[in-house]
Amino acid sequence: MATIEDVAKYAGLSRTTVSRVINNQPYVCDEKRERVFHAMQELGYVPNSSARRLRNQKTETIAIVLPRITNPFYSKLVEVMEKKASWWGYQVIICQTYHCAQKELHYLELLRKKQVDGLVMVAIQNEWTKVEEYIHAGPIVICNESIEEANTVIVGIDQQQAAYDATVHLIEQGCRRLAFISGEENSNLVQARYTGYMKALQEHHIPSMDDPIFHEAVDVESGQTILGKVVHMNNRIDGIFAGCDEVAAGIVYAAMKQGIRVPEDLAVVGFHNDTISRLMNPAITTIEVPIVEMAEKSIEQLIRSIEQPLRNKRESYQFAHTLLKRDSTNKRITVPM
Amino acid sequence: MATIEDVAKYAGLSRTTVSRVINNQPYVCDEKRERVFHAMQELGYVPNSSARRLRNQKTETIAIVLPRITNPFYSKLVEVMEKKASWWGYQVIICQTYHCAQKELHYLELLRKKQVDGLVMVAIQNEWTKVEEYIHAGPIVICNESIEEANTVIVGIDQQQAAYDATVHLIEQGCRRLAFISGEENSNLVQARYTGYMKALQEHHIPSMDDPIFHEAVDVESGQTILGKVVHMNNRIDGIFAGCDEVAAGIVYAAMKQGIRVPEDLAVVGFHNDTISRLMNPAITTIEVPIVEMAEKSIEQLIRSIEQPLRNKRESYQFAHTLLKRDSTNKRITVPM
DNA sequence: TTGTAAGCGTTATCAC
DNA sequence: GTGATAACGCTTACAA
Repeated sequence: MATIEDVAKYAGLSRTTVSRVINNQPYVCDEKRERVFHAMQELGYVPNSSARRLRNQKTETIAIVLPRITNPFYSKLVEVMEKKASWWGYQVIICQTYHCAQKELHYLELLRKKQVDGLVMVAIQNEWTKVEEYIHAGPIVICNESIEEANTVIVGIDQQQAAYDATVHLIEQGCRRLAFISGEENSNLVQARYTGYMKALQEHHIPSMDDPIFHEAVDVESGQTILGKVVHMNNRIDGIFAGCDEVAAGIVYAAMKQGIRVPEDLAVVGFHNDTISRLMNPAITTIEVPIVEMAEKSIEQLIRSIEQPLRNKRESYQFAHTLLKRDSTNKRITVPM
Repeated sequence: MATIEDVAKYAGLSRTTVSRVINNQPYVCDEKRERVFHAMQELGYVPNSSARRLRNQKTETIAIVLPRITNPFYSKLVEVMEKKASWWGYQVIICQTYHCAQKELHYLELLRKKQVDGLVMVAIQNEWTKVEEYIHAGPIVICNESIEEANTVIVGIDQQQAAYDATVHLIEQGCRRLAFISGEENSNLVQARYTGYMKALQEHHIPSMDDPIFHEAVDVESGQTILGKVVHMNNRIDGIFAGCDEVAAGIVYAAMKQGIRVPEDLAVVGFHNDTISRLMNPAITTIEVPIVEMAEKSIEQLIRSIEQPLRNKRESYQFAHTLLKRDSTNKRITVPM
């Protein structure tokens, strides 16, 4: 591989001049500039990224930390984030934690190793205090999580309100024996939603059918499994708030298989408005989240923090969600074919 | 940020000794090793990745080039690849081309800039000859594409055979007016499948209903759109081979909406066995692809090529696919509730 | 066993 | 305008 030195020699000039041309700085006469271009062409020269990173103390790379990329919600966030980051000239490293705190810390180390200039956390596995320690190693943006005490940029929606809205909707549809189904019992995200859910229940004087088994649901399969358990409970549940559309879809699918009618016997609300919620039959009522806006804002703010490091100040961007009412909760009207 | 120099000074030792401890090499007595550990602890030292990369001429990073991460097939591939790569201590950069050849070249440059040690291409947008030029800058593994002339590692299934199997199945179910629907008309992948599709048609003396509009289908929406067009064609199509399950799902969904019965009026086969194909009602017949095996093999081979650079030799790993027969093609039996 | 010093490929500073 | 030269932080001959 040709180095800047080789180019300089070939062109009969100094490394400095070549460097100036590469970074198209002024103070190089046209003739020499041309000679440099020619030499670069001839030698097939490409600036070495590692050397640049070392010299400039900048990697132009960011990391996105998330549970698993196959969850459509995360994958959509990543799609938009990568696009945006790429537009700004940044590479994106993807970091799957599989909900493992240890793995998350491993990826956070990227910041201390200076392997990335900053990172976005979509979901958080560790105590915030643990994560916070990394913030002095580089900017961290939190996307879609609710950490009250985080002194950093935090982008998301009002999770509590969203869960409240969904739950009230279930109640208005006539549901009286509700269940709250989610992943990651102790995450802040789930806590916030649970608070909203309970608030709705209390306001309507409805007891919760909540149960520990309902806290491990992260995909279609777990949705199916949970429906199996729900069926065997004494007090037949008639309304479910699910933490994501995959789980909701699994529930609806399994319900139909078992002859449990949705929404007549069981109404279901999901979260995120993933494609699947729209395509299921019946279509699943869900909370629409402004993914594109959230993703873009996250990247925008992360890059701003990278390029002009200043504060460690909380900065919160909250976007609006929407309850999309579909057939999986529509007890009033017969589902049209 | 503390450097190795700082640690050395603090411990009253040389950079060399510290380096030895960091890379746990021999020839450091326990006492000094301990002193180094202590100093590192005390100063919160973390080795600088950029410096290491420059010195070692190695990045321990790979790139995955694909169209869009939101396609569940790609996202599943990436999930497994990242997991495997991470296990080997490699970071993964994700590169979305959006089917744009220019963007692909931009990402291939990562190899020449030495920003990654190697890359996996899932789908290819440029002429192979164009891509081939990058191969001397670092190893490239091709996953799920069929490039006959590629002298590199290539992992996949027999696309032609898979399309053939799917088409024969449609014909056996009684379909006589078939259509082939795919993205990327001129990709090698689509060409291979089309060959298999046509082979099945010819063997059964059936003319193709093929049409140019059927070559832009990459997601659910395009599937829906295409169904709209199919409906208005003179010669009513009764069987569709779709290049991926998203498109198939869009078609099935739109068909049901319009009162076209699947499979009675229109049978549909998809590709990849994505979750959605299983959850749709009717469930969609599809080609199951051994994603995990393909992804793992790709990473395995890429890392092998990185760690012991040798040949530019073609090396092909072909896995078995399976036709999963489901209700979207089951014309014989009434769909059970 | 330990340390000295060279060098990985850049870019910024400063002198000419 | 142009070019030495000194870093950036690390590893590895080679010496001691």
